Amino acid sequence: MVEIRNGELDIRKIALSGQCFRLNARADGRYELLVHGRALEIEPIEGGARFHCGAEEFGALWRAYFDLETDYAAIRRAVDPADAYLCAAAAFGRGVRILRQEPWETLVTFILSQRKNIPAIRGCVEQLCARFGEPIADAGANAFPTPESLANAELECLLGCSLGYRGKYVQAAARMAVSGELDFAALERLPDDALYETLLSVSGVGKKVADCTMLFGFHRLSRFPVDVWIERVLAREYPNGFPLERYGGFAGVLQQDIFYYERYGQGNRS
DNA sequence: GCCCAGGTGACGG
DNA sequence: CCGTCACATGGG
Repeated sequence: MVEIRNGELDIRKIALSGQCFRLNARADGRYELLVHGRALEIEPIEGGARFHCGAEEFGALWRAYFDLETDYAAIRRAVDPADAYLCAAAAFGRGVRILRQEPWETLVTFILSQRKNIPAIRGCVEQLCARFGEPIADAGANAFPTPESLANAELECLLGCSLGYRGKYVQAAARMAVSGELDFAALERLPDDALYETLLSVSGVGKKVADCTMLFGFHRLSRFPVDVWIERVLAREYPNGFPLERYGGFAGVLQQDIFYYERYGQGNRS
């Protein structure tokens, strides 16, 4: 077991933050994370978390996945003290981090996300994993499907996972990945603008999904996805525009704080 | 039953 | 370039 004491690590908030869909709360208050062919048990504690795995596995997989080398306190300290709204959002979001998710899984889950609420996205992802993923040892759950398995899937079977009109997008993306037209190892090395253009070339991927994929799947912290929630905030709080230039290097972290604050803060619905 | 969901692509002006 | 509309389906 590895215990991390860090006030900027709140598993409950991360699980609610809408960036990942396979970090699941269990009835006993612990969490199960299904990724990297593993089912990791995580126990939230006051000011941190206990990871139920060995030190070697933690160092090999989870230190990076939870982005523990990045100083989120410094990022939140950099918020303009004169910006009362952003200060409140950053304080409320303390503990949220930007996970380093797998690019392929991130691309597919955010293609699925369009015009769906978060519980529905989770449901689709679980159905896809159950039907097309490889079993995870001793977990009673499957890994996220490979591009090959989705490229070979009948469209009819994909539609059976409640994908609706997104099914053809997922199938096309899978075939691009199998053909090498989307080479995720190569995409990692592209500069932001080239990566963005490549992602936009995928059918069913527009600005918002491309930005979410870049932020959550390629850890491009400067990306600032604008969805309906952020749109409302920009109109209400930033009529002259959000100061992206001030926060350029880590605007995506603050975007997550804003999203989380709008969803769950000050009397907003749960 | 009704409304809406972490949007996108196609089309018309 | 901008506004509209269809798109499938399930959760609240």
